[in-house]
Amino acid sequence: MDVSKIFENLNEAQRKAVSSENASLLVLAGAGSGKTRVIAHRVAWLVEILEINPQSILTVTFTNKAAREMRDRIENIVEAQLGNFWCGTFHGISHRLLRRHWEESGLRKDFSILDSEDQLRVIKRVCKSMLIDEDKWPPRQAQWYINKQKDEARRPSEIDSDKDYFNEQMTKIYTQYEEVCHRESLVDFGELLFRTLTLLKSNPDILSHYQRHFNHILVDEFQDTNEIQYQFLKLLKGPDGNITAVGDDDQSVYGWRGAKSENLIRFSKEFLGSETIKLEQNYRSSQVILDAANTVIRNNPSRMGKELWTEAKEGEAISVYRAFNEEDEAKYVVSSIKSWLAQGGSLDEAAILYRSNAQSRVLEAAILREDLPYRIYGGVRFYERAEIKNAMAYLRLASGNEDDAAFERVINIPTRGIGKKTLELIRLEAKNSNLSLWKSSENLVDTNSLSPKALQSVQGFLSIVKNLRLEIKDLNLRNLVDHVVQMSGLIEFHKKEPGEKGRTRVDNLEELVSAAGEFEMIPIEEDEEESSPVRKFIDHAALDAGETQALEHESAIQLMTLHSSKGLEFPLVFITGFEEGLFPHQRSIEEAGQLEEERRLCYVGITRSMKKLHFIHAETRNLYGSETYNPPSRFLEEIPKELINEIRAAREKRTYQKKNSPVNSGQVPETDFSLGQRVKHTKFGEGVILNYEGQGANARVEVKFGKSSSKWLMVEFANLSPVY
DNA sequence: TAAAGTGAGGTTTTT
DNA sequence: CCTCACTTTA
Repeated sequence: MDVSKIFENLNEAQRKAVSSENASLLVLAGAGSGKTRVIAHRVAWLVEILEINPQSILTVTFTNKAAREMRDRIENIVEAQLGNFWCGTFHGISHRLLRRHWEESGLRKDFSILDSEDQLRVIKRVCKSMLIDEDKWPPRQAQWYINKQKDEARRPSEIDSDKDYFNEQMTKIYTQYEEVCHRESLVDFGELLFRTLTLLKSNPDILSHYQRHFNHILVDEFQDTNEIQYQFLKLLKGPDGNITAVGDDDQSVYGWRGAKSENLIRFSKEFLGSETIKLEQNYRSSQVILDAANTVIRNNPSRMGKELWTEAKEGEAISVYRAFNEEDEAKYVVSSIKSWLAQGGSLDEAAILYRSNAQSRVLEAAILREDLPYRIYGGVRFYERAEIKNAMAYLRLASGNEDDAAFERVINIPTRGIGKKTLELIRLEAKNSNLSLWKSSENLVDTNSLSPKALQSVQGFLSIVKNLRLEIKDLNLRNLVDHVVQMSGLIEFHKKEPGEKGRTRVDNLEELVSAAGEFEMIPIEEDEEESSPVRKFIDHAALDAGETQALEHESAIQLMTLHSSKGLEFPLVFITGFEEGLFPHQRSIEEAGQLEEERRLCYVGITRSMKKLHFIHAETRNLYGSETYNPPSRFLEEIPKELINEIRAAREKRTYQKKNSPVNSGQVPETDFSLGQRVKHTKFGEGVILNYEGQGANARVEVKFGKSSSKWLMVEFANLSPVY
């Protein structure tokens, strides 16, 4: 492979970044300037030109999806499989190191990962055992506090807890929580990183091994790193390593969860002899859009300074629509998308962005009324679904782990008559004998210390898991998971559930079985960790919660928050709810220093657009039940007037629809439907009518379909058929 | 043990 | 106003 192949289609600055020989390289890359591309090509450069073993390159991304895409991209450039090439999230990488060095990390070999939900459950348990008033000290707050401390690499002993009562109380919970995690060998997300950092710090031989091993470190989205991640990178690079950090201070929108974009500046100061390369040529948007983005972001003080430019032509003016209300806003968006289609555009080119998820409902309804397909980002991910987590809990127990969290989760699912009392007995026994809940329940059964009914139920549960444990040796992963969902009775349980809900859950469980099958097919690379496939699958589920919904192949409108739009691009973009109080959000207006981040979010939103951008703000908006009147977003004034084409609505006669009549019961007037009736929709499948408004040709019904929340449909257009 | 009732809270989200 | 988590009730 020669240089030209790797340099192909790269501009001057990109080439410089790809081939830099500086040991500490900072690439400040504006939106749409090809930053991911630079990382991919730089790895290719290292492998092909400098002939560095892919094994000694570590590439860090923020999401698993980004990691997969990165690997694919690189493999495409070098036209080879990279095999044992470390490319993953901070958490994934830390996890891998901890599995290898569990002993030095003070963990049990079979330590489990807690996702946020599991973590909250443990914290609740801790609070309960400490007899803490949960109204005064909400477990959620404690969780937030603990995570914050871990993100900053602080143990309870390192917190100055005399400062105030709050700190004192939180630190107490943190201390207890740590104890429980230690006893049960549980590791939450923050702990994965923290423990790895400690591992490296306190084991010089391990540290120097990895410092030598990872000759080159590359980090994407560096503005999103938090304190502990920064420390981890600095430590791992060591005195002789090489590091490339790519990021954009103007796109730092996760400050609220601990990301420190100052790390970019810190990098250039603390990493000796670092070189900074700016990527300012944008390949995505029209000049008009870039001008808007540039002028808006210029209002932020303390930037590292970057100005996007493009060779693209001017482009279409930005449309600003002043809607009457949120309903009108939605109508405008939908009709604009329809004219986009009429002009030959496609649905998946259109993205509707909003500041908060709650805004999606009205938009969804409007899209549905026109029967257009859409995909909405956000919501419960696959491995976070209750039924999936239940199945995984059984799998955890079946894998021989005496995981208390898993035990508590499923001992009474499906319901087998084990209630609070029995569980209390088991907990007490566990506390007294200092054993796991699993062992304790075995003891109670053996010593006949339970009521006959409870005894039978607990025995039933234990024997289900024991049987699964026996099978584990003879079955492959797919069949094991299949047995888990069958033998546990989960499938049967959800089959009995009424309506679409149960049906969906059964579907999901079946999908879990095939996911296990596919997981097994992934070739195991360099398997020195000697984990079993079951273990790996469990960890995979904890570290990568999967997609929100199975991807549909149909071309669809994309709906998402501004935050989740980061990194994506669309020819047609709508930024909705562009109002004071919504965007910038009220809380950011009130809290000092939060406006800059909102403005960066605005910058992110604008720069998602390639061709056409619409801003919509509404004169009145229904919020929390009452009508609000929000002035247009202050960011609107920051966009030069000459870039804007104001669309003022021809005042259409507003028909105030009667709100749901006080008592909606029985028949939907002048239609063939009634409340509670099961109906079938060609796209959404089967559902139940929950509510209605209007009558006859104007009637709309609220239908609850399986996975998604309920939808409002016009009876006239929805083409619903009754199900009997 | 599921269904109905109550009450707080309502920005953004990945791992 | 709507949703969710949690509690009370038949």
